[in-house]
Amino acid sequence: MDIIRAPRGTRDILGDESWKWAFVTGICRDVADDYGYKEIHLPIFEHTELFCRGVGETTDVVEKEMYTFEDKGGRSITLRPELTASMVRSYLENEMYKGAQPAKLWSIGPMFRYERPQKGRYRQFVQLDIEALGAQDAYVDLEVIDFSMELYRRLGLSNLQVVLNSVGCPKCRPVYRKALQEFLKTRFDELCDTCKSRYDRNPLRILDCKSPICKEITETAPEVMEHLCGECKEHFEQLKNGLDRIGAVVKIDNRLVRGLDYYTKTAYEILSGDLGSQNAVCGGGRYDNLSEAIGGPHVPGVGFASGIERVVLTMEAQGCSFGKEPSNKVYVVAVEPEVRMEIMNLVRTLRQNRISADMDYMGRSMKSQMKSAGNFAEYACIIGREELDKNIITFKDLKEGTQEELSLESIINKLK
RNA sequence: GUGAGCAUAGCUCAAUUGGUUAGAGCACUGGACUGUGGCUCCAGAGGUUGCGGGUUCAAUUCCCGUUGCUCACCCCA
Repeated sequence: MDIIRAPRGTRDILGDESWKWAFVTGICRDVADDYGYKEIHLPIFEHTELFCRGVGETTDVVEKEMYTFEDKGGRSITLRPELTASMVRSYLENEMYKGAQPAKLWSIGPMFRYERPQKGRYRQFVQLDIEALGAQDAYVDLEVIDFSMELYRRLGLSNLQVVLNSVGCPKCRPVYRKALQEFLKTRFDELCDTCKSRYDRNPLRILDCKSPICKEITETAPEVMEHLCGECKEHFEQLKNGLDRIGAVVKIDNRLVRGLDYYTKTAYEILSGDLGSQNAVCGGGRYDNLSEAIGGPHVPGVGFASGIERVVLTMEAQGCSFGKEPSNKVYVVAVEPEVRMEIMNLVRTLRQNRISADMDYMGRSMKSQMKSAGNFAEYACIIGREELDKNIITFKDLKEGTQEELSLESIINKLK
């Protein structure tokens, strides 16, 4: 009999790992609170159009990675491949622009992309996403980048690299785009096949190509920086100086081009040296024309998304602490099977007093029960006929190996 | 979508140029210890060797197919 397995690229996070996730998401929540971001819950599926228009028709995500289906009402629905478009949609739909600006929002949950799985890449994966909507100020970009760095600092991560670039705006990007196409024209035939198709659709991505020929060709290509308009240049300078002032070590990389169309001005990534080739723990930037792309008014925004799987992988690789693994405080042991109802009652009483307690349900020997106690708990409460007659409980400290006879009340007081 | 490697007990791995009953450690269960875990010893349970086909007297081993996993390309979190 063949068992039905989890679909390719998905996985179960079991008890030996889920507590680590609880630790990481708890820190995410703390940092969001400290930075003044409010949590929102968003739908896991949206109208397909939101992503086509928001993320960009020519992006890989939209072209070949979306889980799209028709629902029973004939609507085209897509499992969200990212969160920014949904965030902006929610901002517009709920008229958050009428409230205090910027609206600072965060959310965490599963995303879906149809890709070949590999280390740090899954078809269902969890992202933390934070967005500040409604402000153009470069200091908001600074706050967002600082947020991500503070998050990783609190998680204990090291060996990270922050990479920063500006990709311009609707005013200056077309100029640069043209200059780049002009430059590449003469050696078009030498470009790799994918870059040939990028030439018209998204020439900036050619800068990011890893093929040696394209790398060589683009070596002397015109730089984005030289083509930024005054506003973008000033924005970038202000952010750079701000990062400098907070002591952030940042590598400027003019070849950093995000794969999603909506980015303007700031683009950044944080890379981990302890992952495989999927080495970005976080990516983000500014997207001042995303709102208009999905039919809204002009709303500037900036944010980042961080992959929790990659964060956990990096933390494990670096031996970071995940706090304390939860375990039972008390394991209650029945000496004779006849007293099992009494220990059941004791377990209930302990639990009702907020003391985590457990017992054996397999009818096993006392020795085995003690073994479980040693594995799963700090203390054992041992009850047999003797204890019932004397109305006491044998209370054993499993770490010290010492034991004493105590009343129920004193045990509760001791453990509370 | 392309390429490479791997698939044996719950987990980590053995098994001679193809050879007869597929082993070990950890974990699990019971016992030595008839009311006490960790250390030690003994025993037990646990497998259609991913699946399907082929070659052979004989396949965990060789060949083909298939599925899955892993890593890389691509792209990104």
